[in-house]
Amino acid sequence: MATIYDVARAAGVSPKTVSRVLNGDAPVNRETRETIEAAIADLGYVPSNAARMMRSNRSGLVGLITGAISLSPEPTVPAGLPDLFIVQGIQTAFAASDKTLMIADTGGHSDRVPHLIQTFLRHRVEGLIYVAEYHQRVALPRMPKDVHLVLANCYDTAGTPAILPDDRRGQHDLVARVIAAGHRRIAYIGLRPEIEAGRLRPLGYRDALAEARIDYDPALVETCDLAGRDGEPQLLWDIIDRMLALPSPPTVLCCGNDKMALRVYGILRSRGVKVPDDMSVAGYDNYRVIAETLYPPLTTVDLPYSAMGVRAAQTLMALIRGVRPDDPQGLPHTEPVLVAGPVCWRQSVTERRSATVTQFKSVRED
Amino acid sequence: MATIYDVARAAGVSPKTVSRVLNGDAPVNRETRETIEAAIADLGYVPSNAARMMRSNRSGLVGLITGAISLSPEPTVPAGLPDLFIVQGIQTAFAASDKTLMIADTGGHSDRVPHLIQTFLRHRVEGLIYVAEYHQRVALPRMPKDVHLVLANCYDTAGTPAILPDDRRGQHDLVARVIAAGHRRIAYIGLRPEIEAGRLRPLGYRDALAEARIDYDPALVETCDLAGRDGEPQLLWDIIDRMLALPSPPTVLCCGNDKMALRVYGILRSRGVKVPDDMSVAGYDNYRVIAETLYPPLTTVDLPYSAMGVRAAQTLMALIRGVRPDDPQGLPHTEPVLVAGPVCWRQSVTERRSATVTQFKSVRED
DNA sequence: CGATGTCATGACACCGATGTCATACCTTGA
DNA sequence: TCAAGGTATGACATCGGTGTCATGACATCG
Repeated sequence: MATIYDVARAAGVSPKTVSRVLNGDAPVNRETRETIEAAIADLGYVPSNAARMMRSNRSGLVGLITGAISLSPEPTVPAGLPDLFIVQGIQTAFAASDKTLMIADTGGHSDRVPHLIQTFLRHRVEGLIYVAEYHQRVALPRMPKDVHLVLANCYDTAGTPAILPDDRRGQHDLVARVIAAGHRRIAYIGLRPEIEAGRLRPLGYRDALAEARIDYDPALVETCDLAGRDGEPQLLWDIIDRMLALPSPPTVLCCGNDKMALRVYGILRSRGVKVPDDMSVAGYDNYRVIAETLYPPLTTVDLPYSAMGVRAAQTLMALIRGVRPDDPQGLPHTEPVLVAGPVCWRQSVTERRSATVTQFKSVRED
Repeated sequence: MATIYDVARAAGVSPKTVSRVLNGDAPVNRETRETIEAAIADLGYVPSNAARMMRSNRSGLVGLITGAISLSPEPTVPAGLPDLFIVQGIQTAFAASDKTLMIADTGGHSDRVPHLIQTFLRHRVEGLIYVAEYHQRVALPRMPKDVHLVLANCYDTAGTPAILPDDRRGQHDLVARVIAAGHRRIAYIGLRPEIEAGRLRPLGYRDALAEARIDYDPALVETCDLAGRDGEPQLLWDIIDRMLALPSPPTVLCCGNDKMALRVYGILRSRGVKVPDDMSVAGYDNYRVIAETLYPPLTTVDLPYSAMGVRAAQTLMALIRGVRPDDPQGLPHTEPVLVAGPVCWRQSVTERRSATVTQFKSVRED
């Protein structure tokens, strides 16, 4: 590979002048510049980032770690959308910047994380983003103080900046919209409460009921662990049969996520219950392969993974640029940033009366 | 960030001795080593890859580019499984090696590719993998001859090493297995022929029919473009209604991919046709969120994206290690490596008689 | 006319590692 | 006793860029 000296020799100038052409940081005579540019093109010269970094001490690199550092005791199964969408959002944001993104995957082995961090540090990354598979709490090893860290889809107790989905508000918005469509008997089949989504989304459901002064009916609320291999689908059958048999059955089933809604479609059809005429169904995640392909298309809430990724990237870039004038040591326990996604209203929930809410904002963040 | 000189000073030795401890390339007295290791831990010293690379001239970096460099005229929509699974496979393979993977995404703008390659070259990557969204032909700018290139999920006309899914064989294996289950009237609803999968999979279907001496019936073969926004689903209804009305209707519908199979489930149920008792259904891709969540679970063919990623990574590592003794200029137009995935036999296809084939190999490659 | 300023360029040191070579000490064997 | 060989360490140059400073040629101004 050609060096700056080769270019200098070919152009009959000093390496420093070539450097000036490359960086445009000092005036260079037009003819000289053209000679040098010709030599660069001729030799196929590409400057070495390593050599450049030696002096400037700025790598322009940012690290990204994906994988599972769950603090939960049992081996967990991701609840919804692949976290790779977060990664895509992060990539998008950095593609528009002058930073280069390095990605490493733990492959599910959280004990590899220190090694990955070490590798990133050798490359002198200016910042690091950790992306979790699903909304959860994590604990990461301490970082050198000159490397910034941002958590995406997870948080810790040390007050590291974190970007999280606003599960509670998302579920609230969906149920509020369902209520606005005229529904009153609204069932909720949630995910297991060990994961954050299973804990927060039911709260949003209750928020919306309370706002509309609809009594909370425990008979309409269930939990179903989709992770279970074979036994659990049967449980879902039982739950739905029980709800259908209620004296006053629900008119809509809100599911913990889209995957569950997909199963519910099958169960309802097998029972001869038509969606949405006999029973409305809603999901969560906006897992588009499911939500848009199902018939009828599924009403759901967008889990704004891509937007969260963008937000995480922006947060990190702000930290790198040094938006932290005071506070020399220890961050002031920043509150997590909650990102809410829009309700995706499709045909799986009936409008029992003309909705009072005509339109929802399409994208919204906190 | 501490340097090797800081460590040397703290340990009272020369930088070179610290270097020897770090690399273990020369004997160092036990006490000296322990002093140095203590100093390293104390200062939190991490060696700089940039400085190391300056002398060794080996970066240990590998680049990966994802995105859309389609040669097809219209803006294409990915047909099946997200290509990110290929990326995961590549990551897995490199995680087990001593190389560090740098990932860049074009974000769908193929004109960004030269810039991304330039960035990688500045970092002196030892090799590069290009991953396409779906099986297609691409054209990449020429690389410097000391940087190796491998194509995954795509190929070019320059004979660059390529890793491709064996769509023809995969479809053949599925249909052969369906025939072994006792089916004779096998319908095929393919993807549009502009994409490779839409061209190759029907060939595999015909291969399997020919092997079993079953006549090819054009009435059982259709094409349906899933990419179409609203008009196309109606087309799928029409296709299925027509097939159901045939004098001798099919006993199984083989779909171009799992997403189409998901729609077919809904259509069949709406027509009162039970899956699989009245009609069997098969897909392609093994898009697990769909195939495993549907009821009944979907019989399909695994699109071995992860395995292809691993294979691509291995190919690149072999090239880097220099498995190319002769041939100074221009590769000898290597044939693409075809990777076939296993048939995933689930409950959506009935066994009309005890299958003659008892078991298929679970993973297979060419 | 001499002082000052701008433009264009080069000499040289330096960033943080490692390769090469030299050196000093200690063992071992003829 | 001295050569030969292994062990342990350091001095120094080097990789490919860039920051600092110096220099020479002109132009401008008081």
